[in-house]
Amino acid sequence: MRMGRPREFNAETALDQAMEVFWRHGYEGATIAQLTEAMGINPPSLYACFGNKEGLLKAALDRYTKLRGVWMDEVVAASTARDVAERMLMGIAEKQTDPANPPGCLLVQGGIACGTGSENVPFELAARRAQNEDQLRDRFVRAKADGDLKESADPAALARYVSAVAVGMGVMASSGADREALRQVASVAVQAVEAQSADRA
Amino acid sequence: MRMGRPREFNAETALDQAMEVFWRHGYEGATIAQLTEAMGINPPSLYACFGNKEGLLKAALDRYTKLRGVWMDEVVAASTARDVAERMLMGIAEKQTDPANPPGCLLVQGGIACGTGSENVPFELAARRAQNEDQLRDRFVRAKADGDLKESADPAALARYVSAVAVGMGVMASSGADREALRQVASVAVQAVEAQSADRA
DNA sequence: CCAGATATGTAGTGTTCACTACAGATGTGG
DNA sequence: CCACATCTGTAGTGAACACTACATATCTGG
Repeated sequence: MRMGRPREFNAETALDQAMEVFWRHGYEGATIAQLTEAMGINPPSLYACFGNKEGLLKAALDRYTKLRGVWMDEVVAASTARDVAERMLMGIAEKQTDPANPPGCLLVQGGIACGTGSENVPFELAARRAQNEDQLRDRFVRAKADGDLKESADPAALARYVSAVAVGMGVMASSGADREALRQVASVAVQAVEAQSADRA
Repeated sequence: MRMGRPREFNAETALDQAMEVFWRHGYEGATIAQLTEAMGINPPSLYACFGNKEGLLKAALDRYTKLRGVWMDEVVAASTARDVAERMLMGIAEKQTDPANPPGCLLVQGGIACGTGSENVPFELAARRAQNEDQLRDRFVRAKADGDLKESADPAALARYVSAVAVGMGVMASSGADREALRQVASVAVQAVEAQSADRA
């Protein structure tokens, strides 16, 4: 099988750069010119590798969720529902104000509302957020089975709640909230999960 | 003083239509063509009246926050911090899934991330969200003075928290969450405020 | 009824956008 | 070394964008 000329850039490294541009400017706000410059390639290379702008976004999202997936696994490994919530929300306070990345969360910054021709981008992002929520829900179902959560607790509602707080924190971070402010939000938010937790024996 | 030809459209009615377009598509996603069609006017009328696209957004935001301000006044009129939070978050569950409006909140949908040339739009929206947060904080300061909130409670943190949950609910609503899902989130969220409330005498 | 002022509709403007044609470069299999 | 396949850089493409020039229409004050 003929191989042709090998590509001169590393796809994952380029994706990391593209991810940052989408993260900072959103899907619609990011231009191909910005993306190619950040990636260090020219438009034909981008299109040959990722298809089109939306394909590039999806590839960037895949990479983002893959990296986040490792962290989420650590989150749900906490021993109680309360600790899961705390680990997640406190971790988000750190990550979303990490100067190494743009503020906020790519799954929010990517695009909440889009114009004609990009209507499915918000849905794409929502689907990825829903994955996190599902993972949380599964963990809370187990917490309830363990007697860690009260009998009256609704694992799905709790997961939706934690997910909603996470999104809200992301928006706050992107509009300039500092780490301490996010920690305060996380701290208050955890108390709602605590209120659903069974009393310690 | 010479008056000239009177304008043939009602500015507030036109603004309501523009508001809906921004709400549904975001600032960058909304095009002048969509806006003028929804407003029932031609571009020159839009520019003569509102200056430019960003001026139109600000006018629409003014109208939005004015309408919301009336409702926020009712929210903070609740008798306890807990009831303020409940009234606000349950009200948001209703409003953000009201079929009369696009889902979610204009202050979020308008634009979380924007491209070059519109960088200040997200800040403009954040400033308006901060106004709500300030109003909540003032109310919670009073609640603490009243002995309604615990001595250990941080009114600013609580306000930030409720504000963050509100934003998160807005994002969820815009990505298809139904009213019941939002009510569940609100219900859980209120419990964190309850945990900060003083025990009833 | 006239002069000045403002609004309107038509029909554009230049710019920027996502995307690509094409020619040359660089690899592999025979 | 040759045929072929794939990548790369240059230099565009048409379309969509925010915005506007201009002629015309409709008002007020005198």
